[in-house]
Amino acid sequence: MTDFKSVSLADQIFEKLENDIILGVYPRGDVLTELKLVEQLGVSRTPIREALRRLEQEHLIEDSGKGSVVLGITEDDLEDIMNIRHHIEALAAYYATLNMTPEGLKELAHIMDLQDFYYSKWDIDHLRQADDAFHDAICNMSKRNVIMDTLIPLHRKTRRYRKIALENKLRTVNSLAEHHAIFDAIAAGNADLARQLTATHIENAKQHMLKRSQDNE
Amino acid sequence: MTDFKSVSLADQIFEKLENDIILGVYPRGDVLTELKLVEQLGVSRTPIREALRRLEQEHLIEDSGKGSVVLGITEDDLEDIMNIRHHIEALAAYYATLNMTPEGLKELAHIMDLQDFYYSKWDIDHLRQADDAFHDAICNMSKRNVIMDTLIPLHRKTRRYRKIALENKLRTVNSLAEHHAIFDAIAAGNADLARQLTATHIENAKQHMLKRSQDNE
DNA sequence: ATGAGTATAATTGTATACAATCAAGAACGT
DNA sequence: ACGTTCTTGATTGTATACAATTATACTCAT
Repeated sequence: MTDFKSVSLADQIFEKLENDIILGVYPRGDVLTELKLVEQLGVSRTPIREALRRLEQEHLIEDSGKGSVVLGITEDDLEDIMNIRHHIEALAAYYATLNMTPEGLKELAHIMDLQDFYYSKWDIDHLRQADDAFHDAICNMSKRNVIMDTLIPLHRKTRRYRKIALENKLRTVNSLAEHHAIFDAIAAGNADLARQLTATHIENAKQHMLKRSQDNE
Repeated sequence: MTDFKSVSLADQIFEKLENDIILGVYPRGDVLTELKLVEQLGVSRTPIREALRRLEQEHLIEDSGKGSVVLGITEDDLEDIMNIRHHIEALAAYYATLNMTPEGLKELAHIMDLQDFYYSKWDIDHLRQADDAFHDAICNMSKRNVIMDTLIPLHRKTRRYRKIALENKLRTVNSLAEHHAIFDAIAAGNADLARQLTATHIENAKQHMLKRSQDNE
């Protein structure tokens, strides 16, 4: 369970920087230079370069020839991400239903219980974790590599907005109900219904996020 | 036009290795070690490491702790890729229509002419290039970053199969006709039609690829 | 002959050293 | 005072050096 496979410095730095960029610690337009990060993080350029290149590949930063400028997630990006999730996560739910195993179903059922539990305690942080777990689980249970590779970075990129969304009680109630409907469809082996419900769920989440995002401008 | 922006060794190596993996020069299961690549390519480990990490992020290779094992594109991957393109490229066509400019339309019209020209000469290699250009152009003209970031790697990953597909004259005729219909919809400013035609086009391409791919097993 | 233990070689992770480029600013001549 | 040129500093690209880990093979004792 708790595997301490010594994670490389480069991995740690990538995760830290990715998180900071997504959460807005480094705002759009900021310039990150390798030397400054060397000073701030106390490691050599090598792992920092590696992390920067990975961020570049995810288009969270952009090489300007003179430092890496932070791009972050724009309003348009968020809309695109949710449009893509709308289609691909529905596909993931479809395959997850087809490839579901008894163990997988049990695991998913447990995640449902967790969501209900943390909702009843109104523990937002854990609720968001359980929400992550639900979406990631369906994604992984699709057992389709390209779908997983496409969706997982998009999940990470919406972390900030999903947390904001969960602070709205009405949306959270609806979201949980939608999750339960999706779970029931998967449990019943109805792949087409699972796909359709997931598409609707993501569409609802998108509408809510975009509205909130515009309010926050 | 011809910009000689000294492309880094790391970029060159990434492109070479990506191409070799996609085209099957390095078959699935092969192990790439940094030292062997140093000898083969005559550069130091630094740019090689960078290229390997990028390949890893695109899930074309996997770190096994002792060398990177080649994953390549499986049959399932191809199906996923085409399913995703089916939805996202349709979205790209939709946005491309909305954001179309006179210059963009002229450029796209030129690409149409090229496709017709190379088809008439039955010049497969250039036809494939023009085919690439058509799909990439629509993708870029959507002006939607996340859509572009999602689609472009998927385009590259299907290069091999698209070339195979183009060797079939009947499919090529149909494909060209579908491209023209999409172009007409875009030129007419009918975004919904462009989306729908693109979805159909990718679906047809998928069916053809999967059939051919299974024949080749 | 076999098994334990150790040495060795292969491989990656990290740090540092060196080279090249580019921009900004200083110095110099007119 | 202004423009030109040279220098210097900042930054990245590449190479190499060093450390740590792991697997393999070899030696030696029984």
